[in-house]
Amino acid sequence: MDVSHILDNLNDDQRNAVTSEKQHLLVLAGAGSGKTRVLVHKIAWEVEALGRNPSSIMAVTFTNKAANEMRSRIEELLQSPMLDSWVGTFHGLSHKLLKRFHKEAGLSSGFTILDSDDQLRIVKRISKDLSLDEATWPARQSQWQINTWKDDGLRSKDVDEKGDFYTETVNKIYKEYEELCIRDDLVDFGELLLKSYEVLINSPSVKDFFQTRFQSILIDEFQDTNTIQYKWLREIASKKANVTAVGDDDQSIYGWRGAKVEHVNSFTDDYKNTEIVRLEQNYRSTNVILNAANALIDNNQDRLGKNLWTEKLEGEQIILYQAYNEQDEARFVADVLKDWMNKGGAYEETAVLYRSNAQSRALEEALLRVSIPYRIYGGLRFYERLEIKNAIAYLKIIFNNKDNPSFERSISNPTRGVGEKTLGKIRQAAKKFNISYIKASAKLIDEGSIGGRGGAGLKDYLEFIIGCKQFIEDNTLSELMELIIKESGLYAYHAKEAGEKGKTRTENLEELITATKNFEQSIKDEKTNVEIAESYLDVISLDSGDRQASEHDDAAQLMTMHSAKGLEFKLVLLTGLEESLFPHGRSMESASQLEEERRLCYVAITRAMEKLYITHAESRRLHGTDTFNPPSRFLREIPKELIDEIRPRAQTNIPYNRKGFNETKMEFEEEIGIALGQKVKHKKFGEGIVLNYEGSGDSARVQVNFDESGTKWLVMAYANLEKL
DNA sequence: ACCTTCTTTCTTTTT
DNA sequence: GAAAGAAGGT
Repeated sequence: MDVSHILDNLNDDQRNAVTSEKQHLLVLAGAGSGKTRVLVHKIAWEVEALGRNPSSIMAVTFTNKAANEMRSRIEELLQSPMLDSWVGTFHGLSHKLLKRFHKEAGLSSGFTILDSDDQLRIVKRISKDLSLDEATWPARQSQWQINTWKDDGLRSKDVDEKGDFYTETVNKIYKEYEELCIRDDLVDFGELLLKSYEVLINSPSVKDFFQTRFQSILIDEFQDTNTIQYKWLREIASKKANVTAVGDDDQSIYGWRGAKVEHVNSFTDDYKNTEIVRLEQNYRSTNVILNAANALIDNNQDRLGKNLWTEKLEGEQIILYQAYNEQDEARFVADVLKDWMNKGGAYEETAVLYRSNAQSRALEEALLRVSIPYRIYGGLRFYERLEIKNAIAYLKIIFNNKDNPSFERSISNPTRGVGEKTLGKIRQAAKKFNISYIKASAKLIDEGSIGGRGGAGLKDYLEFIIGCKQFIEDNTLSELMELIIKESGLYAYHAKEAGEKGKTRTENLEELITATKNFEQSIKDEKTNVEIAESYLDVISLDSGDRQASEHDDAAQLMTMHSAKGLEFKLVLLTGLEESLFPHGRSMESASQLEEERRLCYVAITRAMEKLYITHAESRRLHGTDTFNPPSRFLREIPKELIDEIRPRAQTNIPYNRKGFNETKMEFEEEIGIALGQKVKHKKFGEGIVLNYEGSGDSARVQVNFDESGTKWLVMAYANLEKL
């Protein structure tokens, strides 16, 4: 077979990686060096040149998005569908393993996957039952600790308490939580990995199944693997299997959630006979941008070492703008974007990046003001929204009697007179007879031990669920979804919520019906309605959908630096480069955390293809107070000759960082004659108090909080304010 | 069950 | 300063 098309259009290093004949391969792939390309072509190479069956190849990623993209790119290259292939996320593949070998895992075939919300609620309940005070034992923290233990492969019995009171107490919660999960057939995200790892360890036949089947295993974003994922991989791969790990130690930005870069180092120890290939040619950015990134990351100590280079042009200088405050910064961002557009660019080629989500607000306001379309990443994803979770809870309880978390959620949304008291009785009975909540409630109703409002509500609820179970036999999933939303009272319940909220919620519920319709249509094989519904639940349990709030055809992208990883834009604006914001104040205590911040900065810089802007503000309103932070240390780590510094109008002749913010304020007061807190009167708006001001000369503006009409920005030259 | 008031927290996020 | 969560009252 002619396989040259797989190797064409690859550079030497990429080709070496794809055709490597050593047993194992470690690809250190710099930003923009064609990492996914190598992975995709390597799989195609194994299929076409080595004649392997696609089903003998496993490819692991971290996100569903990455998995889907990889799959479709492979299929495109091979011109054939990847049937029965194990291309997916760590969690998705673990889920598949556990479903297949649920008996070995001690689970029933239809076990429930717990999302972090459900998990938190359970941890809260347990803390309460253990009479732990919420203030000293925040459920969130206990949940985080439990997940950290699971990510490290530790069961409650494995935790070393060291006589430490904190550890002892949280481990008590962990133990209860473990027991509850076993009793109720619940599996959280960390558990998917931990449990499947244990199955591999304890059941030779399962291990044999995987080790015989998979000749080749490839892992993407290897620097992001945590302990349990690495252990899992060690068990899946037989001694004879080929293991390929692709990653970039310089782009490790998830240490705070358990990822261990060290796995990149230990790989060559654990997998002897490994070829290491470095991909250093960058196809994305100009020289200026790459040089800045290289210089910055050079300040980190523990690196495997890599220097990106490009054949691209030198490119334009990085523009550094020192803003007066965050609003000035936002206005500058808007100006730059407008300018990009006016010079023939498209908004969708641009991105505005920031360290924390709170920074997005000022930016949004500025973009809104000058009508620049934008798309913001952040906030809740579709299946994480309250109204959606409520509706899905019904679907889940219909198909799985044992799903207690979904029972609790659906019985109380909408409220139907079944409150904490009745629920307590149900929980008690369920525990006593070792049955599910729904069975326990049916039992209690039959016995007549629940009367009044609670009893009536419960009865209606149970009848509704039974009705739904019959309904799905002869109707489709989307019809059932519609029935649930309309007939359970959920739609009316959310519709009566105040203002915009009610409207968006009901719109989302409508959208959910559409989503189920689309899902039905995407199913090609012969399946019963019940099977379709069950596979729908499987898919959404591990994929919560899109993170975008507003859609727009041509829009500037606003997102955190973390979420920008893996993306690229012609124009990038990096905002808020101030000490304690970025690097973040909480990351400045330890050297390793600081290095992670620097890697984040490296990731952010390397998103830019053509033009990079960096901004920082002298003053910024954070948590309700003005903060004055010096420019980020990362700015000093970028060579001066790559930067072109421009300053705001307000202080054109003030030397960089020589004059503090307070002096600038004084200047304003002298020039305009208005101080903070000054009472003023406006012809139309009445009396108010000066909150803020900015700019100078004709563009000077003040922010006034008017007693009658609220807060407004006014241009001094036109406002005609009268001092009181 | 719902509404109001007080208190707390404020990094990043996938599954 | 705002949002979310808890506590307390009706």
